[in-house]
This record gives sequence, C-alpha cells and structure tokens, in this order.
Amino acid sequence: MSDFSLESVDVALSPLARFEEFLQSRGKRMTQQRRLIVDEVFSRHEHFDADELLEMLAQTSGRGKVSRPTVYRMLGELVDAGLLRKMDLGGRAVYEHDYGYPQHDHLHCQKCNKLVEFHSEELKKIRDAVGREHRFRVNGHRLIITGICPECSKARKRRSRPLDLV
Amino acid sequence: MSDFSLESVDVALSPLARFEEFLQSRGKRMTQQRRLIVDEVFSRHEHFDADELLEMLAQTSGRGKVSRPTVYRMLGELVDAGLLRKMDLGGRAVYEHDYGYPQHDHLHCQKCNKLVEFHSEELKKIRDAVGREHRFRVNGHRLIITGICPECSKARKRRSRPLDLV
DNA sequence: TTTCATGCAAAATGTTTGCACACGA
DNA sequence: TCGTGTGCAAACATTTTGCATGAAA
Repeated sequence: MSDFSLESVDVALSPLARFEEFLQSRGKRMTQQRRLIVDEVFSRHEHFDADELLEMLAQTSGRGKVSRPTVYRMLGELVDAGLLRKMDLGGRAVYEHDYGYPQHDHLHCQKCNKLVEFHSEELKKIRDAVGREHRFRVNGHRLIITGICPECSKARKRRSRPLDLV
Repeated sequence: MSDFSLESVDVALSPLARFEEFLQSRGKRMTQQRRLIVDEVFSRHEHFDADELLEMLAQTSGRGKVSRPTVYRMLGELVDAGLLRKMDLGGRAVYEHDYGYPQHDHLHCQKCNKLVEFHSEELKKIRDAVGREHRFRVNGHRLIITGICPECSKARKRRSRPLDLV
C-alpha cells in the first residue's frame, strides 16, 4: 500500500560545492564563516534552530567565530540555495537538510518534541490532486502529524517539558 | 475518488455557551472582555492573528475595551477550550475556528498569503497509517500546501507583497 | 469578600537592521 | 581596489509576565 521509508538521494556536488555555485551565480563570496556554517550544518543530519546552530559552532569552531546575525543571514541563504528547508514549529524556525535528502514529512512528539521523518508517495498524490482542484500552482507542502511517540507513551505520565528539540 | 469540500458541523451549544462550560469546568469566570472576544472571533469565519483580532475589537467595541495581554491570554484559552485552532505561519500565530467546524487543511498562496481550506478523508487515512507505522499516538496533524493561487497566477508577475493575511 | 481577571509596563524571545570595519576576489 | 560580508549594538515584532487594581461569583 505505502512506503514510509527514507532513502538518501545521490547528488553530484557536496553541499559546500553546491553552495559555492549558488554564491557565484549571485555574485557573492565564499568566506571563512560561510564555510564553517555549511560544514557544521551538514556534519550531521538533524533538525536544528538558529540558537542550536550557534551553539554547535561555538563548540566546534570556538566561541565568537561566527556571530548571531551571520548565522541568521546564512540560514536564509541556505534556504534560498536549496540546501535547507525551514519550518515553523512552536513559534521558532527549525531547519533540516534539503539538498541530497528526499522529500519527507514529520511526526512531532508533543511531549519530548522529537521530530521523526517519514515519506509518503500517496500524500504527494493527494497534494497534487487538491492543488489541481483549486487551480493552485503547487510548489510544496508541509505536513506535521502531532502526537505522542512510543517512548513518551511508555513513560508513565509526567509533566510535559519545556521546549527542547532533539 | 476524493472529496475536498467542506460542510459545517452541527453543534449543540453556541461558542459562547461552550466556552462558559469550559470556564466553569476550570473554576474560571465569564467576564465582559471574554464575551467581547468570543463574539468577535465567531462573528465571521476567517483566519486571523492576535493583532488583527485586537484591531477588530477596537472597531467593534471601541479602542481600549480589551487590552493586548488579555487578547493573548484569551487566544490560549480558546485553543484549550477547543474553540480555536492555532497554526504557525511565517513566524506568527494564526487562528481559525475549530468548534463547529470540520477537520480540514490549507492551501497557502505564497504571493497574496491567502489561505484556502480543503478537506481530504484520504489524508486522514495516511496520517493514521503513518502513526501506526511509527507507533505514535496521533492527536492531530497540520498540512499546508504552498503554491500560487489562480488569481495570483493570472496576474502578470509582480513584486511579492509584504505579509497581509486575508 | 474572596478569588480570579485585567491593564499597565516591562521583560522575554526570536529575528532583523544600520553602520563602520574587515576581507575575498 | 572594490564591493561584499561581518560583528556590534540597537531595533523590531511578537508574545509573555509581575504586580496593583478591578470585577465576578
């Protein structure tokens, strides 16, 4: 019936190379900070927000190597370049890999805030059918299924915790 | 194959009555401001944010009848009471009727920011199948299909406008 | 007459911007 | 060098909070 698994997608260029291409096409420059950020962002496949990225950078490259405004500016550029996808979750922006990663959606645990990815070909069909029905030119979609993950279900009811992403 | 239309749902109590019930169940009180807000919110079926509600209140009930913090507090309560649904869209919270309104999702026009509702029974099936697959206890979901609405498609390319919800 | 709700002002977030200096091409 | 990028500090936008006052029940 359906296939909810996620494979990765082959890409010709590394994220960094792809980003350099993007920069060139816009007459922008590769810098020390941009390199650090791209490396950091693609060093692991996880969801993160601006604060977390800043913290990761601090740990890997040293405090103050990249400033907060630069991180925010870069996140926007990485989204424009097609390397990252952005989503709004509970009032803040959360990012994940887009380049080299297949289309997918998320299960969101309301207790521990974990995000689990899944893929559904059927969903895409529905999406396109709905788009056609309303004569929208569809560019994409975002589906978040909210609920309680198995781990949190098991744990005897405890107080819900403040936001902290995995 | 699918049915993307939206009917309304019969409910026994008016939103106000339903909210009073909710308040009582929590030992809270019905006040002048809460009444004004519930009336305003359910006076038309549209998506709105805190600022817009505040503005609507100012026009209907007079400036300063309800303060900004009260509006924010009430929005939270209305969500808790099941009268409103909240969604994050472009960094701010947008609300819509939940009580007396069937489950649905949205098409979002990236040009004019219009939100169009649709319903899909199939989507719910996928959602539940995915939940089962990952052993999530599913509580709900949020799907936003992004694209360009027919009106904006027709209009010869113009500069994208700043945010302004319908 | 006892809570609970409100308004005010201030604070807390999360994100963006102006500008002088630093740096990549 | 020339123009772009960066960091800093400040501005912003949105939402939340502490606290004294006001109003339901």
